[in-house]
Formats: sequence, structure tokens, C-alpha cells
Amino acid sequence: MTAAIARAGRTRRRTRIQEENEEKILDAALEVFSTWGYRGATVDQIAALAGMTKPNLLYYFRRKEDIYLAVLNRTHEMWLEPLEHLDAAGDPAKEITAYIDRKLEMARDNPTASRLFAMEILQGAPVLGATLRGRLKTLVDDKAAVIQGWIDAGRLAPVDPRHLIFMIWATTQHYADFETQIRAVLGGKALSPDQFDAAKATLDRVFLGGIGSGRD
Amino acid sequence: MTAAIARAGRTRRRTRIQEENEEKILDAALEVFSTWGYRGATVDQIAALAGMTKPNLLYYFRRKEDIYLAVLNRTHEMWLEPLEHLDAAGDPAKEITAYIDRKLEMARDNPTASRLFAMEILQGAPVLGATLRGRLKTLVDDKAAVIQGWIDAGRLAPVDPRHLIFMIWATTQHYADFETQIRAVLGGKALSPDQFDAAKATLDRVFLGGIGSGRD
DNA sequence: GTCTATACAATGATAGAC
DNA sequence: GTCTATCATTGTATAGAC
Repeated sequence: MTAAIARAGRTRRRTRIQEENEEKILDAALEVFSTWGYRGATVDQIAALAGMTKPNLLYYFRRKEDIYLAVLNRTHEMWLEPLEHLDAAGDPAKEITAYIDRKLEMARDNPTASRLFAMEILQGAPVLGATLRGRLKTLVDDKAAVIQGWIDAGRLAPVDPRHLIFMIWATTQHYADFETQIRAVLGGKALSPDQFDAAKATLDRVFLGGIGSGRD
Repeated sequence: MTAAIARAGRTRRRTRIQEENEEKILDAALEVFSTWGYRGATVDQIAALAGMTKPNLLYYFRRKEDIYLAVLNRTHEMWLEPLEHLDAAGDPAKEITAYIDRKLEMARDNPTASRLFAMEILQGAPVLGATLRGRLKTLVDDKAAVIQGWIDAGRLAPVDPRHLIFMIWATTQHYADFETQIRAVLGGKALSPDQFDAAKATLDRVFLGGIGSGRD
């Protein structure tokens, strides 16, 4: 690290101050873009939230689009990760429950990241479009085959694996993306731990057991 | 109608041209607001899509906010309606399946309306907030009691009724709101009737039967 | 009653001087 | 790393033509 600082003047290596400021900017950008969308967000808003002036921010990122790209790239890896853990060798019910729980925890812990993606997709994925058609599609194809394998082996009810994945995405991210609506209906300010547990229990129950039967 | 035109000068009654133009504007506004959000949308865009000039549009709606209010009001009634049909006297499984199917059809037939609401909620429901805490909450409380009644009677598995409703909202609206992502993963341009059927079958199966068991 | 032309103040992104 | 200037865009208002 000391060597890196010593080289900072000559190389492209980031200085400590640069790293800290870029991080502050990206944190602020995540918040603003996820609330207002790309076009609705202003560089001024981001700068204010990051605690710096607009020109100072533009010293780090020349254009508004560069900030958007950086903050999307910083978070999209995180978003794909839980699905990658789905293990063909594991127990189907356990694997799917674990996936649901991981996704739900991510929605709880990173609601703004979830909303940033929601905004991007709602707007037609102008930036992430290629990634969705490439890396995401490959990943889903791969894991859909795993699920289909479980179904073929009679270890899982026969459902369309891809639409099952869509259902899991939808239900888990809903708690981040539509938090305002959920709070309005449930009352209270934020989702309490109790409400979160109820959500988790309901998701696990419906996905694994369905609701068609009576008492269990 | 002739009488209405004759009275047009004296009364507030809309002329035919007014009705047609307001409808064209609201159609365009639905498209633009649902794509860009309130702040991201411009009056110019809406005017262009409606096939008129900006000053001409502003003759019908003086302010941008007025257009937004009008288009939200025009569609939010439609959005609450399916849940109102959930009938306590009906068969639980049939009622819930019918509700899911109605919501899914609405997402398919009115994707832009769904995205308009998604944008509004994502942005913290600045306009619909009061409606969510009022009318929507009352409706959900009411229908949650119906579902709880079914559960207490042993006709439905014990799940949290409110979170079950959230799940149904999430999974059905997902096909409208995240259409871009779904198309990217499934390939092809739009959701084909086949894919729509697969979605419907998967939703019905998972909600009613779950996936925990093997072949059925 | 309907529409166009034009203006204007505010806000935005960006560039360059200091 | 900061301040100021510029230039396009946007919401809104007004005056008047058809």
C-alpha cells in the first residue's frame, strides 16, 4: 500500500483520497439513481448527498453516464451471486429454500441496490441489456437445467424451471422495490423483524408446500 | 350529444375534440411516465407522442403535475378491482386461482399501466401514498380476513394472508414490470402465448400445490 | 373554442480558467 | 481541487391567429 501511494503520482493507481471520494460518490449515486431513475437524477443531487460540490464530483466522473455505469457495475455482480450457489448435488428443497432466503436477505439489506436494478429494467435496461441477454441468460439456462434434473428425477414437482426462478426473483425483490406499498398496507414505518420473518415463512411455505392443502 | 355541443359554450361540458385530445394526451402520458418516471419525463415527449405541440398540450393540462395526476387517477381504479372480486362464499382454491389469473391477464394486457404504478411506488408513492394507506389498506385488511377465515376453517394451509397477497402481486406484475429481463432470459421479442401459458401454469401450481412434493 | 408563435426564468450538464 | 462561464433543455406564461 505504501508502495502504491509512492507510485501514485506516476501510475494510474488510485490514491487513498480518490478511493474514498469515489466510494462516497457511488454510495450517493446508488441512492439518487434508485429513487429518481437515470434521467430524473441530477448530478447536483448526487454531489450534495456525497458532501461535495458538483464540479468536484465531476473531477472524479466526467459525465453523469459514467457515474451510472460505475454504480451499476459495482452492484450487478452481487446480484447474480446467490443463484450461482444453487448446487445440483444438494437436496432440492434445501437448495431452493436457501436461495429464497439469501435473496430475501439481500432485498432486506440492500433495498436501494434492488431498486436501482428495478429502475434500470423498467426503463428497458439501456445499460444492462447486453448483460441480461448474455451472462444472466447463460446462468439461468444453466440453473434451469439443474432444476429440470431434479424434476426428471421425481424429486420436485413438475413446474417450468425458468418461471419458478422468475417467481423467486419477483417475490423476494418485491419487499425492497415495493417497500412503500408494503409499509402502507402493514402500517408502521419500516419492515420489522417480525414482519420479515412472516414474509420468509410465507415464501418458504408457499414455494415448498403450496397453500392448496389444509392444516399441516 | 347535440344538446351537449349546444351547451358547450355555457357549461363545463367537454367538446368532442376536447375528449379526444385529452384521451390522446393521457395515453401518451401513460407511456412516457411509465418509462421515465415523473421527473425523467418531459412535457415535450408527451406532446410529441400525442401528436401535438407542447403549447397545444398545455392548453388542456396547464401543468406537468396535472397530467400525471390525471393518468394515475384514470388507471388506479382498474388496479384495485380484481382483489375486490375475491369472494368469501366461493371455493378458496378457485377464488385464489381466479384472482391470480385475473392479475396475470391485467399485467399482460396493460403492461404500461403496471409500470406506471411500479415507477410511482419505487419513487415512494408521492401521489398515491394517501390512497395506499387508505383505500388499499382497507381493502387488503378486508380480504386478508376472508383468507384467514378459510385458513381457520381448515380449507387453506396456514400462511400469513397479507404476505400471500403480496406474493400474488409480485409474481403477476413481474411479467409486466420486468418484461425486459424476462425477454432477455427467455429469448425472443415479446412474451408468446405459450410462454404466457407456462407462466400461468407455474403460478397456479406453485401457489396451490407448492413444489415440495414429487410428481403428481 | 382551438391552436401557434414566442419568450423567459430555472435548471441541467459540461468545459475551462484559476 | 475549486470557482465561474456556457449552452442546451425544460417548465411555464403570454399574446394573438384561426
